[in-house]
Amino acid sequence: MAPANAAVKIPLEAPVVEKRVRNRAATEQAILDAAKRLLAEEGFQNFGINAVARGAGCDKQLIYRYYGGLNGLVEAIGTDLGSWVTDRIPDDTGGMFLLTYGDLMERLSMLFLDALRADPLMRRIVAWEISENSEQVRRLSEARSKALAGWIERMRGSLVPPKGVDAQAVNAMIFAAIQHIVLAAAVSDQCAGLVLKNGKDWEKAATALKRIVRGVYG
Amino acid sequence: MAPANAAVKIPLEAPVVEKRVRNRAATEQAILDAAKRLLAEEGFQNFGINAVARGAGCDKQLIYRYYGGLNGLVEAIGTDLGSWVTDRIPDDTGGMFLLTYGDLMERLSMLFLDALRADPLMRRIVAWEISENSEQVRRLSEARSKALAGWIERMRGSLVPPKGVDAQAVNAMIFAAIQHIVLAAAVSDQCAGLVLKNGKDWEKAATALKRIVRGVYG
DNA sequence: CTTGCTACTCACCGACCGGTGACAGATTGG
DNA sequence: CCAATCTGTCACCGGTCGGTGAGTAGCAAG
Repeated sequence: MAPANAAVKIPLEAPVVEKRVRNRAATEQAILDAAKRLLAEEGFQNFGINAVARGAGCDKQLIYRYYGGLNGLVEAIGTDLGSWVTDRIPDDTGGMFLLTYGDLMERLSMLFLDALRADPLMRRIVAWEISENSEQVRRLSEARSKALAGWIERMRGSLVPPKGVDAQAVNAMIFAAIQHIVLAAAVSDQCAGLVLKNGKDWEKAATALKRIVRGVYG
Repeated sequence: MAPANAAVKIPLEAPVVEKRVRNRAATEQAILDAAKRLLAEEGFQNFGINAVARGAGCDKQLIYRYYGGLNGLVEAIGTDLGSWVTDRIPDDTGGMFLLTYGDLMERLSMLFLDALRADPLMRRIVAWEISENSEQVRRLSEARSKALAGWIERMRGSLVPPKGVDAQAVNAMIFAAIQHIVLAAAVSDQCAGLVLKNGKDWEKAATALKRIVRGVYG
């Protein structure tokens, strides 16, 4: 509604809402940020055009114009995602010398576990991946797995898995375990009866994970 | 409104739609079946009063009357779920003698893997569990985990895990891995780069899983 | 100042959502 | 026979959704 005293042009009390500057780049960034924030905090369930526009404080029309709708916006998130691994997971070996494939996988497991625990957006995306198979989520999924595979390849160096072990299948199991346990814990602080609240609980989980890795790879 | 031609009582052309019999028990069952079918086939995303009523071929009002709304209906599903484990997973040892804890866990892993692969409803519920933390899903989750824990306890018999291994944590990891890999495969036929389409692919996954179990428990 | 472009907002659409109150027809008990 | 009850249907509510067409405010060039 227009103020009753429209004749008065001077903003008597400073209009608390700071004026939106006309700046396309900034607006695009605000939309993207809002989308990521919303997805990370609320999950994919209520992720939609209206909610993003509300979160970005602009009209949803701009999302259509700048990103071509929600699909394009999700794609933009996926592009951003490419830098996730390189941003959040160290690329070096933490000063350790990885002598064996077992050393490598143990370290990768720990790094991935911690990184996923620390990143709500990534968790939501993983949950999304296993709940739906739309075009949107496929794009995200692809970007994520590609980045992850590249990271692993980089870390692997020249180490090779021991003979007689289907490393790809085993590693898929290990990463699956990590993803599921982190997601379950994020939602309900437990997984399969195992409580996962404080750091001590997570220590136990990490130990179990290392034991599994070492059990297979020595 | 009363029909204008209320005097005409005879349905001239045979009413193709077969008359719904007035039968509360049958209707309740139809609603419950529709809910389970809908959840299994469409997932929790579009699971709602309207959709269930449509699927059951009755008015949504009846869901409110008979189940007290969607919450009550979900609770009824949860109750049904209690019999899931006992229905779908064999309680005996398949003619094998489980001599060691490793034998036991290997067998449990295989049974759980196959059972989950074969049950879309259960998969959807697991996906729901890690995507949301509403009251509804908590009830389902509780029913499921309780039934599962009971089954494991029953199968365990007097076997005890080896000393020095945090069996609870390790087993949580193993079950987490199974759940995640099955869910991922159900949606996209792969998990962490491992293709999971045909039986041969699953054989590899099962072998990897067994190797993990044996690596920990011998 | 006018013209034209860009950034942005607004009002509105049809569709579907969960939820509710009123009502119709069959069944049952007095 | 009437009245109460049970089973089921229907119309309607406010709200939110994704999507669109029209209009407004800032700004720069001529």
